[in-house]
Amino acid sequence: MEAQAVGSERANCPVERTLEVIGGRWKVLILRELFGGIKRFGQLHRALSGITQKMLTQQLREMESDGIVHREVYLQVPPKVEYSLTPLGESLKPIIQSMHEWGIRHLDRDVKN
Amino acid sequence: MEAQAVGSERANCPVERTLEVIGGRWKVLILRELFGGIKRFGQLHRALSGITQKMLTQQLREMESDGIVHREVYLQVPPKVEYSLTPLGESLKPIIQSMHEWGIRHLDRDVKN
DNA sequence: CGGAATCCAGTTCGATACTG
DNA sequence: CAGTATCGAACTGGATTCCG
Repeated sequence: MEAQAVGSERANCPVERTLEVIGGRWKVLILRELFGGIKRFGQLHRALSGITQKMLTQQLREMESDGIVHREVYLQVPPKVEYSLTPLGESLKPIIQSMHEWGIRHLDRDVKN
Repeated sequence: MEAQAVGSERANCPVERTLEVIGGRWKVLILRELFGGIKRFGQLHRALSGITQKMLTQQLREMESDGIVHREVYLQVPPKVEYSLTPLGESLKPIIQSMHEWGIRHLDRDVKN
């Protein structure tokens, strides 16, 4: 089921539930791409080098069902699917930013190990 | 590292690295306990109902090696080991709090699944 | 009391192949 | 282009046992 760090049960703690939403292996990276605007599947796939199609699809589906990502399908050939953030997804921005700043401030010395 | 949802490689993105630090299955819960002050191993074990000794030890060791938890061993019988937050661990508090607020504000309607 | 070691089931993930 | 299906390998976490 879930790819999360956290198990599949709904956590009782708000912090844990938030972590379930953003804690997936690729989710913060997908969020970062989508903070930059609407992206097609292929764009995300190329931007997140290393992710497989399977994982990208899986993570996007979870984010969609969590209500933070919107999936727009264009019925045409070749297919075109666009992903964007919902308002709920946008509301995560301050959290991601504070995590970004903490990472920069406290972990960057260790990068070159 | 963790099941941490995140793989064992050091991430290139500060947000991901931060997530590696707090993203473990039980880490935010352990942090919450330790925000309340120094705790013994047994106290943590009882507070986090459901966690196994193995997992508690494992998560604490990772947090220690990430520099956010301090482990103080008292050489006596019976053994006594106390865990506390380092200043780096304390510095995570704003992030955890913003996650807490986001969880309350945006996810609480769903709690009663 | 606070672990370490072992074993094992379940889950996750990557690679690959196929499709509308 | 944007997926789905399938198959193993690897990793994870739980239960249990033993130890200083």
